[in-house]
Amino acid sequence: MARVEIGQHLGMSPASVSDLTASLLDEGILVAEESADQTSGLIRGRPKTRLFFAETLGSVIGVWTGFNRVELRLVDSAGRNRASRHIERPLRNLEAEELMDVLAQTIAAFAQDTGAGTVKAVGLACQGYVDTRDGIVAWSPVLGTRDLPLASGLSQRLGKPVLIENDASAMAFAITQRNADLRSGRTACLMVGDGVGLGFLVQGELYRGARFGNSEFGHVRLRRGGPQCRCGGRGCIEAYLADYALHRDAQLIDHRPAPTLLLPGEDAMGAVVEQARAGDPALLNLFHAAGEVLGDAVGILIQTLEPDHIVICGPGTRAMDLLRPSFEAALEAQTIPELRALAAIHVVESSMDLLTEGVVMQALRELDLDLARLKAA
Amino acid sequence: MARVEIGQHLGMSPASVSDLTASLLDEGILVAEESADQTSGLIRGRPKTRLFFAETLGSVIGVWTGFNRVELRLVDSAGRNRASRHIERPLRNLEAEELMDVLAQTIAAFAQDTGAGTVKAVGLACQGYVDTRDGIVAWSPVLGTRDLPLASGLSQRLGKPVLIENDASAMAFAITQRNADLRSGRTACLMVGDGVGLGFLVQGELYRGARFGNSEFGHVRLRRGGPQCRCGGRGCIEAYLADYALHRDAQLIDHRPAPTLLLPGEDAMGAVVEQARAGDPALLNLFHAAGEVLGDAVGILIQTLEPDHIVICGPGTRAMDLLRPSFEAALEAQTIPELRALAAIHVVESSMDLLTEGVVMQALRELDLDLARLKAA
DNA sequence: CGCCATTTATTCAGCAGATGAATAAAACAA
DNA sequence: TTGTTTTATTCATCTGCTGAATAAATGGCG
Repeated sequence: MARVEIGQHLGMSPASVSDLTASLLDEGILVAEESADQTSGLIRGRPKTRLFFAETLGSVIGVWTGFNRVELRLVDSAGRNRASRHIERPLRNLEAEELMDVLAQTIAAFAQDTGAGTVKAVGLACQGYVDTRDGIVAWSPVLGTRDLPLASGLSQRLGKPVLIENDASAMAFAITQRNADLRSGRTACLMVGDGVGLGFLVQGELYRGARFGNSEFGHVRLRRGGPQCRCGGRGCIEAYLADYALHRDAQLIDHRPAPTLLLPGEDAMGAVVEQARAGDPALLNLFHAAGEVLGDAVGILIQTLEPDHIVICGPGTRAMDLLRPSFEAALEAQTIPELRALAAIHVVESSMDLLTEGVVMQALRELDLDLARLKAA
Repeated sequence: MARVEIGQHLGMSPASVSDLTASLLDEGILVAEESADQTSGLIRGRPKTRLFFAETLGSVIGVWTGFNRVELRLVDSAGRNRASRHIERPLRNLEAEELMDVLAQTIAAFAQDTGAGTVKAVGLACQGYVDTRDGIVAWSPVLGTRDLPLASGLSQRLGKPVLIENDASAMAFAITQRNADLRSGRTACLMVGDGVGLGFLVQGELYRGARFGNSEFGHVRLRRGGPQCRCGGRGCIEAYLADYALHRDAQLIDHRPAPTLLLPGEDAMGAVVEQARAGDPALLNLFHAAGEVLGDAVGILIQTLEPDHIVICGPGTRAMDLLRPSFEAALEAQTIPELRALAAIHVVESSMDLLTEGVVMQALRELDLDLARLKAA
């Protein structure tokens, strides 16, 4: 990014930007690059010299832990993606210490194999009630234990600062970083997939509640006495919308034994969706009910947060066509038109790659590694 | 407040405060007062000279419009309450123009009768979806019309700046201004009475959503196919908890005709509560159901906003003893213990006086009348 | 009664960050 | 070559704030 643009972004004069960047260039934290490339024609005047973070300042590893999968990604200090890997490894039956050992080994092996150079920090995203500030996972459906001091545990084992974050929050952050429109005003990202998570951003900054953020919105109990949820409650949003719930209920319709798997794969979910699209009435009912719950959930979000943008993302969007009619009807029944008109609803296809990218960006931001510390550390 | 205290509050050095206040004292916006009074003993050192806003800079009128009542309050620039009045006057059957005429006349007469001197601004609070920024009431159960440009209408008639605000937001602001603890972190104030409104504050500042704030949280639909609500929907939080709903359902239990009044008086509500306290099982059921809804509502607030403080206020707290058992049970069923532990729940008795005070403070703040403009205008 | 301790308020030199104006630099166009 | 356009830097300056020193105003105490 050129100095003038930085100034516009930060609301500063170009003179100030020159001042500040000069010392960073001296120290080698930034590098200037003559921009040979130029897209659109009609460029006159002195060409802008773009400034980049140096690539040699070390890198950051982003990790996502799912039910039986760990995704890893290595990003260098210039923000370029260097390597990624995913490993099939169920974590949910491990004891706390063993869990952290396995995770630390997995991360260390990844760093070694990719010749990562100095890894400055690790960011890890997982489902559940994550206390980012204190680095504690209070409860997670993925990790069996309660009140797990995950950040300090990994930090000790790896000898690096570790930031942990709820996965929906990380995804929301990544999505808003990709789309400038979503960074102004308030954006609520509802991630539907393994579970249902929320990331809420105000002016591009993640909203932090008293401890966890509002990311486990999926455990709002919408229907008294509704279906069983992983959290132990009944009638949570998740218990209708999450992959495990849809898959479970689909099996029950077919009078098959209730599945023990808490995470049906993409194949299994695809099969359910296809069968519904083919017109299976019982399955259509299932998606109809799920769409209603989604509409109610979005309605509650609109009424409590009044966001300018609502993003529905995650693997669950694969069935958006089945959900949409009842989703829209339920939303309409919940909110007055003036209120509904405020929030633009976006459906965004988002991969797990995006998620690990998000947690890397969050780690850089939250751990104050942006500038001087990268050099010092 | 003394200069040293101002400095501590703003995180500035006393030197700076002296600097800044000097010019304001010159201009007569502030006045210094030798503090003769002193509460606790053991005062040594040079006594602090307290600074006040001058009383002569004009005043502000705060107004609350209820269903058949208008409350008015005159506050001088030093923040002292000068006069208040309440008038029985139903507004809900008036056309838009007539409504604004009546309100303007009422306010003007109040200003005249109290010898208010120069009234610099008017703040008005009412129920409903209030767009404070543009001064529009999109919908209100009190005022029949839709999309009423109330601020500009009154401003033209009175020749003064007018700020309009949702009444629950105004109440929330007043409550947090009275209690310093509630100004740090996030505070959600649920006002239960004529309706159910919400005011949410982050670091003492009212949260503003895309347009309305989240003040009409009472119209979140909790129970599909529940009782009728004033908004036209069914099963809203309000339709269980608001005075009109409790009163209506109590009448129906006794097989009396459904009441047409949308606002039972304090007498009528007191009678219902007393009857329930005396052990009437059907009425106890009513309050049991209302308490459950309150618990669900607070649970949703905790999961979406994750506040540090939750305040339950408004006339509805009169029946808190009847609501509490089912309230607490429902809240417990909704949230995991770690989450529930974060929010301290306060039940605050709050009068309508406090509300008009709140809207005056908001008017001063939002209309930038704090300092120089008061002198200039 | 006079002196000391204590707290509040003011003065003043100086610093840090940002700015506007002027200038230099680097390209393209004619 | 000269002019135009845009980017970047230099520099004097300004603003807001600060720490240290000082003045002011009181009570406590011998």
